Amino acid sequence: MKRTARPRLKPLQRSFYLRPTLKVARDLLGKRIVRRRGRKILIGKIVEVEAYRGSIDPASHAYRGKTKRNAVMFGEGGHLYVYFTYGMHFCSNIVTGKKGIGEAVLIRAVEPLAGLEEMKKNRNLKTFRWNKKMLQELTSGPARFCRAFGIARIDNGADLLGQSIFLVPGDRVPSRLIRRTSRIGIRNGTEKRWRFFIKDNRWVSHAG
DNA sequence: TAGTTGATCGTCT
DNA sequence: GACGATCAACTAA
Repeated sequence: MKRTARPRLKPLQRSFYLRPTLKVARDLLGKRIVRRRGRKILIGKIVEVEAYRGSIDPASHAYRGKTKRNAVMFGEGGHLYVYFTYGMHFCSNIVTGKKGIGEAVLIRAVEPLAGLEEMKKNRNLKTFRWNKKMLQELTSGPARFCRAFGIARIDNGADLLGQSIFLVPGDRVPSRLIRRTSRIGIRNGTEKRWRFFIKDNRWVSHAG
């Protein structure tokens, strides 16, 4: 049996995550997030993110200091902070910066690239029909992305340089295609324009 | 298509 | 005891 050549999945280095949070947030656009579970591989292109910045950001979970819940945020950059919200949803953040800082980038939406059938299974919607709208709603929103990629509490603290979840380079998104707005679904810190997304991408969760 | 509401629970006050 | 970095089902039109 002959092995077909596969594109090499070389994860981003730790140094990528240790840079300033807003830079990391912007640079995450266009990157591929890869979820590997057994033989199954799910890949999505990151199209929408929001930065949350510890002690200077009242909207951040880390604003009031370290607790049991947000401890991962205060760890070293390049780990996954997964939290539970609204009684039923999980959201994923990519921790940035050095240990003790408490900053992270929320993944709000990805464009599904590989493993669509598995994502569809994970979403398990009652009325799921495979039309254009449903395709878009598959991964458009932080909790939808988590569900589609099978990310849950157990993944909190996962090292993005490990085997289970990691990022690889993708498109270099030109700055003319990047939009920057205030963040969504928060009450405090709304003046900060720390949401970044790719212009005209169908999977962006909220019209810019 | 827009607007409203019910679901559901860990975390912090 | 209140509420949240949300979503999906439902309603009206």
